[in-house]
This record gives sequence, C-alpha cells and structure tokens, in this order.
Amino acid sequence: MNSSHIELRHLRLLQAVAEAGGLTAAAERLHLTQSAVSHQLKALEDVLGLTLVERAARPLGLTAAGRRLLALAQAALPQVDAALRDLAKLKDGDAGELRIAVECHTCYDWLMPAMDRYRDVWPGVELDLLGGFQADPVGLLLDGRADLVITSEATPRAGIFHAPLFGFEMLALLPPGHPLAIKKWLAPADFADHTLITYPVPEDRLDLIRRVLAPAGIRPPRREAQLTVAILQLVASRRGLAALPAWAVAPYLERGYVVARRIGKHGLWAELYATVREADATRAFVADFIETVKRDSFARLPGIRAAMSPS
Amino acid sequence: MNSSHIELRHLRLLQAVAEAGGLTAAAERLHLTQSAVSHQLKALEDVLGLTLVERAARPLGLTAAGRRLLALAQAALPQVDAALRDLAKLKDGDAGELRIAVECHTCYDWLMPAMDRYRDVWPGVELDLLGGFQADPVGLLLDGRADLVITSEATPRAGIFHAPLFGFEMLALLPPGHPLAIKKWLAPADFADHTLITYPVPEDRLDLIRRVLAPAGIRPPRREAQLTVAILQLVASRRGLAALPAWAVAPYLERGYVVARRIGKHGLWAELYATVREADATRAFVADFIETVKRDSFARLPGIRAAMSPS
DNA sequence: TGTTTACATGAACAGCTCTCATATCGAACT
DNA sequence: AGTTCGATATGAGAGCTGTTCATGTAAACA
Repeated sequence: MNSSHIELRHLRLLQAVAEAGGLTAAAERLHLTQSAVSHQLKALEDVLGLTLVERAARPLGLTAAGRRLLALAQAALPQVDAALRDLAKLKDGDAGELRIAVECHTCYDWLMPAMDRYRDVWPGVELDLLGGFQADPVGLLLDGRADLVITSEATPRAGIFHAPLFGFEMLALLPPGHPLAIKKWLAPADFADHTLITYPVPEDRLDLIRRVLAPAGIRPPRREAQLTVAILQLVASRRGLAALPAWAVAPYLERGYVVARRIGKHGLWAELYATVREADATRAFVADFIETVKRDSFARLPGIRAAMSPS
Repeated sequence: MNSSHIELRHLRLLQAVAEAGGLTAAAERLHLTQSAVSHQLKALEDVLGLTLVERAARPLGLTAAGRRLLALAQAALPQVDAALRDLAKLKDGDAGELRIAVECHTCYDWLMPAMDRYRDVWPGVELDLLGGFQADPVGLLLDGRADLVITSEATPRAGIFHAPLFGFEMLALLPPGHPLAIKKWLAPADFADHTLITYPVPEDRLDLIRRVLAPAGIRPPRREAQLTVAILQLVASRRGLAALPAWAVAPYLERGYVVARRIGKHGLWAELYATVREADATRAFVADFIETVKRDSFARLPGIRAAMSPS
C-alpha cells in the first residue's frame, strides 16, 4: 500500500498550517521558507491525490481530507513527543533541578501554566521560581543561583546559551476615545505630550524608550506602577499611555477597557529567550522545558510569532 | 526540539526488525537491502544517542529504549494506516465488490481470518468467496466472474496484475521415526521409494513434482486426498510422504504428529500472488485488501518471507 | 490603480538514503 | 584450531528529495 510516503514531517506541517492559519505563518514556526512549505504541501497532496487545504479562504480552511489528516496529526504527534521524552529520560535520567528567574513582569502569565504542564511530564525535576526583580539575571546563572532565566536580550556571553522562545508585539495602550485612537499606528512624536506608564525598571530595559522614543529624541515623563492591572487602570483613567505585550492586554481589549495601537507602521517587536548555561543546554530536562514553554505559548498566547534565530 | 529527525520510516523499520527478528529479514520485508537497514538503524541510534537493538542475540533483542520506541510504533502506525485508509475512501469511495477465487487448498487457512479483518475496515465492500477448485483462475478475472484470485504463479498476461503476497517454504512430511528423519534435508532421490500424498490436482500444479522430482527424473506413485488433515493422517500412518506449506503443518509438528524436513539444502520455496485486473489494481479497496492479507499473514503465519518482486 | 500580502513555481544546490562491494564478527561444525 | 556459513557493519558512489532563492501571480486594501 500505502503509497506511504507519508512522514511525520508532513503531519507536523499540516498541524502548523492549521494552527498558524496560513502557509507563511506555518513556515515561520517550522523555521522553513514559505516556498518549502508550499512545495511540501503540494507534494503531500499529490501523493495522496487529494486536496488538503482550501487556499482561497483566510484564515486558510482545511478540506474534509485535510481535517482527517489533521486528526491523525493531533493524535499521533503527542504520542511521538511523549516517546521521545521517555527516551531522553532513559538517556539522561529523569531527575534534575531547575531554578528559574524571570526578568520580565508579564512573563508569569505564560510561565506558570507552562510550568504546570512541565511538572506533569517531569515529576522528577525540582522546579523553583526565584522571586523579585533581578538586576542581572544572567549573573545568577554564572553564580549558580539559577539554572534558567527568561530574558529579552540575547547578548552573547561565554558559557551562556540563549534559546529563542518567541517574538511578540508591544502594543501602545490608550484610553477609549483618546484622540490618538483614530490613527492606525503611533509615531514616536505621538508619545511626546503624554505621561508614559511603566513598570519600575531602568529606561534601558524598556523597549519603547530604548528602541523608539530615545532614538527620536523624545523623553516623555514617566510614572511607574508595579502591577499590570495598575498600569491598565492608569491608562483607562487617562493618566497616560503605556506599552505592553499584546498577549498581556488581550483580555482587557476584548472588554473595551483600553484600546491598543501599533507602535510604528510595522509594530514594535521584541523577543524572549530562555537563557541557560551552555553545559545545561543539551540536558534533556532543560531542553524539554524550553520546548514545553514554546509549545504552550504558541497554543495559548495570541499574536506571537516564531523566534528568528536557530532553535 | 525534538532532535526529531524521527520519521515514520524509522518506526516502520524498528517494527520490521522486531517482528522479523533480524536486520536481514527486516530488510527483505521492507524491500530494502540489508545495508540500508543497518545504515538507517545506526543513523537512528545516533540521533537518539541510544542503542536500540542488541546485535549479539539471535533472534535480535531490543534494549529498553528499543522497546519504548517499538511501543510507539505499535501505537502510532495503525493510526496512520487507518487515516490513510480513510483518505483512500474519501478519494475513491468506500464501496465495491470483491469476488475472490482461490487456487491453493491450504490458502483458506490465512485467507479467512484476513477477510474477517478486512470486513471490519471496509464494511461497504461486498466480499464473496468462490467455491470449488478452479482450473483457470485467471480466466475468471477476464470473464468478469471474479475480481481477485490467489495464485502461485505470476505468468504475465495482458490486462492482469500480479501482486506478490509472500514466499513460503514447502516442507516434506514424514511419520515420526521414519528412517529419512535422520537427514537434515531430503534429496530428490529420497522420494523415489515412497508414495506421494497430494491434493487432487494435476502434476504441473505440484511444486515438488514440477520443480524437484520431475527434473531429477523421479516419478513416485501418487495418492490423492481432499483435505489437509487427511493427508496428514495418511503420512502419520506411514502410507507415504507429502509436501505442504510450512504454515499449514506447524500445529501438527508441535504435537509430534508428523515430522518435517527441508526439501533440498536450501528448501523448496514458493510464492503466492494476489492476481487482479490491471484496472482494479489501483482501486483503494482492492489495494488495501492485498495489504491486509500481507500484514495479517506476516503476523500469523510462521516461516514465511517477503515476496521477491515489486509490491 | 497602486500597494500590500499571501501563495505558487522553476531552477539549482545540498543533504540524505539507497545500493554495491567488501570487511568483520560470531557460531557451528570438523 | 581452522573452516565455513550466516548475519551485521562499513565505505564510497549514485540518485533522489527537500530546501532555498528568485520570481511570478492573485486577491485584498487603500
């Protein structure tokens, strides 16, 4: 039979296309070119003699055959991943310690659920979350006081490995009905006359200031707040503007509590990294933590995209 | 992650190795060379960083890692096959008619169980088994009185496609304690002084006579019996010798009812084919019947080997 | 109507998997 | 021990497949 030129690669492809809602987006996740995805999907459709994807609609729709094959993918791929995890445990052992430090305030949103999932699968790994804001999180790694830190920069450093997690968009937040809301996106100058509400961190840790406003010579007054909800409250009550990751504000946008606009025509994009000691990067329980975070984030967070660099 | 260079190909490989009990035998089933299997298995072990197969023992044993991966294969591959079957139904429809004629007497042993399995999966296909011994089974195909016949020869004929099923060994049967039983294998001359007990078919349909005894100029007396058990009974009661497929006599050998010996040093091997009209060969419900027979036979019948020709 | 965004396509390159030929290994036999 | 036989390993080369790059095309948006 089976004309089985079907491979797991094809199932992963179809799953990515279905989840990402388009070939281009799927290509990004798979770290392939759009061309490769198109070719490969066509090849798959050819060997099956069936159309799998309705190219017309956007987001792309699957045909009946596509849905059947996707069902297979969703059934089979988790089994494969589970088996590979078991093999990794056989190879490297199933126990370890993972002390995690987090640089970014909003990261707890996705980190906690990902940790819960991870715990189910690696019960032998001791998970610890280091509290408080860390001035030099990478230092913690070298000191041996942490094993993995979530950072927003990948500054090369000896003995340190930065595993890209995903890219996300920072959105400018305005109170509903604000005059700037008529624009599709905000230029640096638009921030000039407003207070900027931020977490209490140095300016060089704020992408909006460092990468957008400072280069344009704009220095709006700042006001600090500890909690995400507090920032949102201040914006909603017209005390100023803020910039937060798209995923963190999605629930508030739905309720119309604030409105969001792009920063710059193409948006202000940032990346997150899981930073570990080089020696740990290949250890199964560490590598799988990073994978778990990625999988979980893509499934849960709206509007994130694959990281640029090698995974 | 997943260092996933793992593909279904690898799972099929491991499954074949485990079932066949050796790389060489697995290669035969997969229609690959022994070299390819060895290379591929090594490549798989290398990417995983684990040994999967204990090469020392015979039949080959699996390591813990190998067993885990085999478990994955056994869970995932049937799902894949089921999905491909569903896709085939989507493409070609799930209904049809399959009137089957059988040339060989012992074939019912494996054909009936295979048909039962097939029926579960293709409930829309009308299965019929044509009774009686057929003089010219391929004629039935061309007449349109049958859709698939099981034959032991693949004589090329226009509009006819022979799908190889498997190869099997014909064993010579002796009563326990027979003088010839001291030999490891029987030469043509050994048959000279004994009655040969066969099914009631022309001589040119009996592989033992056509391919072994006739070329050696040996023409032993024959005695015919309709049923396999009758043949065995006659052998056991020292009325003569017989030659039957290894799978058909395995249960009697276990009980010591008769003993079996190879015919010639390397044994007398024959092949079976599923013969269909060329036009039907690509139809999903026909192709999958052939696949089902093969899968089922390899799982059930002892001592059969993969067919030689393309599948 | 120009612009943008997304998918398709063809050519060329790179890497992979197969086969062929041959080496190595181990067990059984003498 | 030496020989033989069956089975696995290994190296080199051939062919195929998947990927990228560079473009082409089509639909949606402004």
